Amino acid sequence: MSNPLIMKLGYGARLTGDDRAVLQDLTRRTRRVARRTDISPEGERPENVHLVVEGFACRYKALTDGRRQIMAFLVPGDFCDLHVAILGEMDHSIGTSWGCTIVDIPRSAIEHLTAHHPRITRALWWATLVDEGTLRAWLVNMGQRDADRQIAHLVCELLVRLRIVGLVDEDSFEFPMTQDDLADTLGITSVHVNRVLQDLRGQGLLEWRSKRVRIPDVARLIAFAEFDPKYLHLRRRENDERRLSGTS
Amino acid sequence: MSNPLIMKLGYGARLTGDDRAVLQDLTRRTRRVARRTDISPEGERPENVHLVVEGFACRYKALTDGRRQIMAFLVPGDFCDLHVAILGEMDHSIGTSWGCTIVDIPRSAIEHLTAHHPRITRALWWATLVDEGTLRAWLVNMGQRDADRQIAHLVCELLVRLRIVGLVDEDSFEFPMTQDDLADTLGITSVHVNRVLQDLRGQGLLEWRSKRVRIPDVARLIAFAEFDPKYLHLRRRENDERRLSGTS
DNA sequence: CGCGAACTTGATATTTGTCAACTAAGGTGG
DNA sequence: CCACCTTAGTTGACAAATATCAAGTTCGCG
Repeated sequence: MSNPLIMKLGYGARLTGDDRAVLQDLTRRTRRVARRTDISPEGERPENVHLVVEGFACRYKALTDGRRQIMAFLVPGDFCDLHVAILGEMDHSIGTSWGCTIVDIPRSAIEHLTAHHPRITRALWWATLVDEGTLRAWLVNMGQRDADRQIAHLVCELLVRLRIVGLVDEDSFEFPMTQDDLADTLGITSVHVNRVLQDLRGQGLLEWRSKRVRIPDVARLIAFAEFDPKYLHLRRRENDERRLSGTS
Repeated sequence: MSNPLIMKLGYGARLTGDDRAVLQDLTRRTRRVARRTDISPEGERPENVHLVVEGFACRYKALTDGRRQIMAFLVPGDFCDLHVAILGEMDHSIGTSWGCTIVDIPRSAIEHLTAHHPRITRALWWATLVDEGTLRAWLVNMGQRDADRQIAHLVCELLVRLRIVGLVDEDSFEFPMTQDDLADTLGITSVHVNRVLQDLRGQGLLEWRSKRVRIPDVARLIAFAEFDPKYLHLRRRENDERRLSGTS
């Protein structure tokens, strides 16, 4: 079983075999989204809910003068816009950097879930609240850390989030973003990103080449970044001994 | 009627007289919280949900070395921790700066609401999602704006949020925070806050003296801050012609 | 193999931080 | 009502982080 949604939600609630089957069924029809394409643009009233199953998408706000702030990375297993329906219009956009594969889920299907599958509903709640916690962690990151630790912190977060959906291989993971994207994420310049990255590589904290990030010493990076995964609220699962620091 | 919760939720959903009565009943027993006091500290599993009815509280994360990032201002009508129960432990704290008055609401009361009052439930959903949108707006603020516009943007936001709960008087509102608090909110130094504030005063954009912010020319401040209140998702209400720019 | 996108570099400017001292304001006890 | 005391706000000199601009260089892909 390599369905990232099921893998992830298992960390938020205890799901039964039936729950898993329902979720599996939900994520059958995938669709490819090209690079630099909006999945859900600002101003729209989305008809479907979007789920990432492969690749990265990001939540971003475009300012009038071309500046852009990325507010979330959406990785496999993440919903892009589970609840915007209640608010009406999107007040920001969801788009891709290098492209990804998603599933379009009609709102009615979500409503059916919340009406008939309490454990799944609870897991979706959990996922929403974890997203909000992640947003808060990003705010702390931007407000309180220098660029080097910001990058380190972000990488630690991705390491955990991708590990739970099975996308971390030994000490590395795919990271299909540009330095410009990272700059727009951290609120700094891509020139500065570049320099800090070289510095981090020099310190042996992380390497990032050809869309793959490698972390030679995870414990050291975590210490450097002052990273504490508590905000991701991962339920400890039985027969899961490698949550954070073990090998895959 | 001056119940801030009812005033606010009216902007998120259409409430009936009965709904209002239920909410009024919910907010009867208030409690005073002293200044610099935690309402809900990190690590706790809160038994009650907390609602601010007077004064300001703030959501913040304390780092190990004494730094602190404020992640939200909680003003009258705002819930502090409506949904944390699902996550278990608080991963941040809620505390006061100058003290405020709150209501403790047992979780069972909220559960009763969601089971029996669909319009209120929807309004609570709305409030939660607006909180998240506000968080995103703060991230954009920190990432993309210099300190002067950051402060201006924050003031514009407060102007709107406080106006809907009836706490804006002409061109001013009470703002019971210190420059240190503002610094921890924007991720800058209180020295810098002080200097930027003087500059803003010099430009005639805003004044802040003895816990009260005054805005001589709202339209000018909005333009300066590039403020767009869309992210607050206020439903337009009939007989409400003064949403943003009018006088009270 | 060539082309465009992404990345890298250097020189310099701007914003923001640090430190340390000082002033002003508000509250409390004598 | 004043003296005191604490907290908040202000200032100056200087340092560090980050931005800007403009010109390369490398990389990945067709």
